[in-house]
Amino acid sequence: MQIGELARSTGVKIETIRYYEREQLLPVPQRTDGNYRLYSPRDVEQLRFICYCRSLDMSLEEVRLLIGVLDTPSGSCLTVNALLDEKIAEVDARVNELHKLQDQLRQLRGFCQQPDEVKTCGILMELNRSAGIDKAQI
Amino acid sequence: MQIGELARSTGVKIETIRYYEREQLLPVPQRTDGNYRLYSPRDVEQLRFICYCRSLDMSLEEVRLLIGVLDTPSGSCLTVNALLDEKIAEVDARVNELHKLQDQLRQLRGFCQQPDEVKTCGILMELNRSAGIDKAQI
DNA sequence: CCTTGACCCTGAAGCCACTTCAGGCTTTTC
DNA sequence: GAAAAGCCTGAAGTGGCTTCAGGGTCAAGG
Ligand SMILES: [Zn+2]
Ligand SMILES: [Zn+2]
Ligand SMILES: [Zn+2]
Ligand SMILES: [Zn+2]
Repeated sequence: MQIGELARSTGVKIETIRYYEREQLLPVPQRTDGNYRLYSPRDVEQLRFICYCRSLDMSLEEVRLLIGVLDTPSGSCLTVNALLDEKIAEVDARVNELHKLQDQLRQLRGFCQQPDEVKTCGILMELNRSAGIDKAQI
Repeated sequence: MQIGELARSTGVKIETIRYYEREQLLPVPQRTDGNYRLYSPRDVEQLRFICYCRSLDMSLEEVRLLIGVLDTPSGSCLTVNALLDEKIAEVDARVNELHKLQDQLRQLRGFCQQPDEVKTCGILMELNRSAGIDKAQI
């Protein structure tokens, strides 16, 4: 299977596949006589694994770590648990941040119902005011 | 006021301030005889405005746009409203994504209560299985 | 007067996870 | 035999900074 077929069957762009190879997330593939990369079903699985981990918001560094762990089946999975706990905490924190942000943005949006002139726009006035308040707090 | 004081009074790093200047988010400041940057209280306000917009998750490009709007006080604030609406939609979408991610991560974490060997770890088995399922779906 | 240290300067490179580009080779198809 | 589709490499660009190398400026202390 050539790189194009691997790309089609995983939804990963060709350039990204080459990038993962450079970054040592995918093994160095065989080559044809014409120097084209050749992939096996095993490589498809590994690429899917990477994608799934990425969809769980893991960094490539973290995926690399997981792949390393998988390569030593008799080791302990402590690091995996730690990684997940850290991820969960990160995502929870980010969700809390975004909830606050939602409130702020909606409130701000409420300051201008009908578009008006810039100099009297409630949004812009509020943006300036809030920047000033932050100043006072520091 | 020199750049160090501006940095202290806003909590923005010196390098970031110079970066904002390069990116035309802050006006080119005056200089002392020794070529040190000199800032006015107006600059402090502008920097705070930038920070506040950044805290609302706006990109520097968007902040640049807002600053541009502020500089033409007799114009309409339509673009400001549009920008905010887009931001709100973006944040809402991201929150929904992260909620799903939270569920997935917690479920995954549940597959390994006590650390065991890599080859029997529920987390790793589930990671591999899910990557395969995603495959089947495509 | 000279040195120390705090402060400041510039331009370039590094970070992540890719994407895009320039320029060229291989294979398939008409 | 020529076009089109597919593949190759290495380098540079993205955003929003941060870090680094290699300096210059200025006030205080000895
Ligand atoms: Zn919620
Ligand atoms: Zn308005
Ligand atoms: Zn939920
Ligand atoms: Zn386990």
